[in-house]
Amino acid sequence: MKANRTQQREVIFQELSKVRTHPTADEVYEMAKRRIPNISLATVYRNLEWMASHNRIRRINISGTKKRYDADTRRHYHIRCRECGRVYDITASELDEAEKILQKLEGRNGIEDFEIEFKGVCSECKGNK
Amino acid sequence: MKANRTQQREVIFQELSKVRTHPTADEVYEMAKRRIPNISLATVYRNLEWMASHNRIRRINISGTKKRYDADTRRHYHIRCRECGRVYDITASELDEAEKILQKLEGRNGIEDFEIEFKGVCSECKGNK
DNA sequence: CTGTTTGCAAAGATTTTGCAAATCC
DNA sequence: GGATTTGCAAAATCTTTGCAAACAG
Repeated sequence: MKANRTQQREVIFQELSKVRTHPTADEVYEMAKRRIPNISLATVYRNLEWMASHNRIRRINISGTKKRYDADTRRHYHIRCRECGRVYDITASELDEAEKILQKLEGRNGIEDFEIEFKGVCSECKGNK
Repeated sequence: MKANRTQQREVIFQELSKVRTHPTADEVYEMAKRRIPNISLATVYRNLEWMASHNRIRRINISGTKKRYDADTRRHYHIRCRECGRVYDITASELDEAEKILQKLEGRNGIEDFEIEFKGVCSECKGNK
């Protein structure tokens, strides 16, 4: 009845925790494979979904067709590079201000949560031109 | 050299404009099929992407694995029902306030645009319980 | 032991692409 | 007529699932 702590689940969580890039399932798979060479992609998918639904990690609702995951479950915001597709954290005092305002909406009309997503070109891609 | 105005593209745009539900490609396909019975799903995909990249419509970067589209290209915000997955527009004075603050970030660090997405349960789903 | 998780392979779901025919201007 | 777009079917991507074997507690 109790959830098991398997080697795979631990490794997946640890690898996800190591990076700030909000990887997709197959990126996590590649990382985990370095420690468990015969781990299966399906196991990675299952565990990411399991951990997300148990609030151990966060599923990021961000553009594109791929799901992305983040080991940081606190509320914070992201920017996605429209060139390379990578997703980074973003902080700014304006965000804290906006967050305070938007939090007032929670609880009204069934609103439970919100996300803010920025779009732009990351410094790495800008440098490549 | 000039972009053509085909019957398919017009119908796809008109059908998308009719609804406020921010449909997925296959939902647009179903709507368009009522007017052009032998229209192809691929044509719908191609035209939605074409119109999005030409700013005739907006691609909504919202949770889930499916892309969604919106004929309203002005900046506005969405809430997604975590029960049924539908996406609705949302307005509130707090959103206008937050928008003003967040707009200050545009232009800094490659930031070009932002979106705010809410999550909750829509009134329809709440009623069904 | 009993229930959960794993790996594998197959199936699903969603989106994109190659190509010849049709359409647009 | 030349470029673009269409429909179709096949391919490509991404995610989920069935199942028997392995594992956790």
